[in-house]
Amino acid sequence: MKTVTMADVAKEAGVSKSTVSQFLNERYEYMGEETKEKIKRAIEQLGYRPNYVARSLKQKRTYMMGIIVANIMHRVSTEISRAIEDYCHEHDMHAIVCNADDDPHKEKKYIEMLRARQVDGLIIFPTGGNTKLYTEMEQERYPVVFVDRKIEGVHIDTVVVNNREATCEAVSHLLENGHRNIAIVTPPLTTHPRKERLAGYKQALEQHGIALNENYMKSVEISAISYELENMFSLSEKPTALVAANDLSFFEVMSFIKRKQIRIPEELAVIVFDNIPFADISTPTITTIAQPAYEIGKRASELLTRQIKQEAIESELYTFPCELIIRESSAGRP
Amino acid sequence: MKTVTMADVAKEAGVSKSTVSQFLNERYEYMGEETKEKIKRAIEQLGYRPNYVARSLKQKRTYMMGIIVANIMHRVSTEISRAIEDYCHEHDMHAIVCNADDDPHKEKKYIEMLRARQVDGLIIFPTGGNTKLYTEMEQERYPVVFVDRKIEGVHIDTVVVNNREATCEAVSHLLENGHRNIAIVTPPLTTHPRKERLAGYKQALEQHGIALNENYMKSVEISAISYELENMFSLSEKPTALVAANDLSFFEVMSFIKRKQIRIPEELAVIVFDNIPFADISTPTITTIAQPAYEIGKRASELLTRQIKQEAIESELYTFPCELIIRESSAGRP
DNA sequence: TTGTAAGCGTTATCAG
DNA sequence: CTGATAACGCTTACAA
Repeated sequence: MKTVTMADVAKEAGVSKSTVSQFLNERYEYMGEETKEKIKRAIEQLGYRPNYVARSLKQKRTYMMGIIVANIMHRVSTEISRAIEDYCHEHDMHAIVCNADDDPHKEKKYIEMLRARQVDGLIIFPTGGNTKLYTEMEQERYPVVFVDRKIEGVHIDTVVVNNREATCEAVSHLLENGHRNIAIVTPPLTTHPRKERLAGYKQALEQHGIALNENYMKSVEISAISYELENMFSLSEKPTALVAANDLSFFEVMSFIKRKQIRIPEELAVIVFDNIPFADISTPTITTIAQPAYEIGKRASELLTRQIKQEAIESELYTFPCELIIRESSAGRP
Repeated sequence: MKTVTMADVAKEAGVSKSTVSQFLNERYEYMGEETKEKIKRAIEQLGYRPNYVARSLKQKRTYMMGIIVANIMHRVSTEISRAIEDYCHEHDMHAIVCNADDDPHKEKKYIEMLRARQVDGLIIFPTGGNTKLYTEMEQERYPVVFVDRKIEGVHIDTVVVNNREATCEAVSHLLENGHRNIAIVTPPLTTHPRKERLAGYKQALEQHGIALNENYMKSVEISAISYELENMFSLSEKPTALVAANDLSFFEVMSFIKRKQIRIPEELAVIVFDNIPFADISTPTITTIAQPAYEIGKRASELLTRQIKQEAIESELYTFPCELIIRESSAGRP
């Protein structure tokens, strides 16, 4: 299977390579009708297929963007990635998705890899562990957009959600239902959103004049959640409501609840921060703080595109609001 | 930001381009220690970053594979894609994922697009609507692996699961629990796996000498499922068990069940064909026919790699077994 | 052990 | 309106 190139097409059609190139790029303003016809025929005849690698080399543009996700296990990451991919496909681009697995070394490797592949820009859910690299890209003015997590001290377009306010709203909802013993489970406080969610929780309690109780606030690895819940539910004063700060924590919580046969929402009201695909159809349905994944992905893509086109002036921070969707799981009263 | 090329590095290090190239490709068998040092320093100094596009053009290999998924909304598709991506990253490759959205035109567009980008091969969840294109690739010996769906008359490596047997096993399980009125809901019978799943259902009933009942067998678009269920559950003899032939149908079924307040498994036993992420933690837990997504993805990747390396002799068909995971939702007895 | 030079398949810049 | 010709940045024989 010899590959057929533009030169072959040119020869077959009896024109020059440049004319064929013009034709392919639809720049036929000054092109004779019959020339067009000849070229079109030659292309069909030979089964010519353009080589975008060659084109990219010349144009210094690959029409690809890279997406580096901190941890693909979070549902919302895949939703945002999908939104970005949709945007790409609508704009004749492609996306390459990489999973950094919460590991800064992997993240670094992928950034380098994707840049070596000459992707036009990068959308990163940053691990936070590569400040130097981030700054380098900022200074080179290489197109980058951060998503989900804000990184201090780096001036790069960033799209996040109002973690604090949304959590505060959710906890207030529980307070208004009469709950006073409200627990929160988060992963370790290694990222900005997690800190903000916890801060939102505290803020709500303070606003209602409720004292914080360390026993109800656990920020631990997923694998340790079940242990902490054991302790929490052995307290003389058990929590009557619980907020899971993300989907993975929620799964742990649910499996604990199931094992202990705790009834939701009668014995425990539950709210999750994150989009849960079955929130609507499970029994009970689950109250969630929903992130607008589609909008986030779209905005990130637009920002990146703007940078690629060199239309960006200054880096900006976009904060999307989350939506508290009240369902059955938070309906309990203490 | 002028891009720094190999030539710059060569000049800085006082050697030739080819020596730098050797160095980068770790072919330093005959390279002087000090030459190495000089080059390494020059690279750091200049912040040189290799350009894989140029390399690809020369080598006629991009170290990328394309994945074209018939419909990304199916959980199992994303699981398999992820497994393929994992394999890629372990083997210094990258994957580009495209969603054909069950549309043969889109599929065609993506196949052409990805080939223009010179991906080394394609893993396709075929829509089935591009036989001509499939055959073309077969004849060109372009590396392709089909996943999930077998296409008749095309000789291409294919990885599928034992749809018929697995469904038969699941239905037999219901029969053994005493059910006689077993319904099945599938999407329209436009693909091989769907036909096979229905066939497995029929086979089980026949083996138990139960007559087929058209009222219990519905193969319709997702949007029409709810309507069909209305009818089905208005029958004088309602089904006591139901099999959802994939995850999307299942969601419809669940939302119907929830609306009608049908109790699972007491009033209706339910089994789903497909991996459902919350099967384990929902109430009740859900009996599933689980596809080995990881193995499927891995095998597909291996087959493709073999083809890319030109080690493949003949196209093969791999059929992986599914696992019936019995949980609470199928525990009911009529 | 290292250098030279010829591509890889396009596009871009000028002439004509 | 079309055609030469020179890049794009790298790899790879082959020479030295």
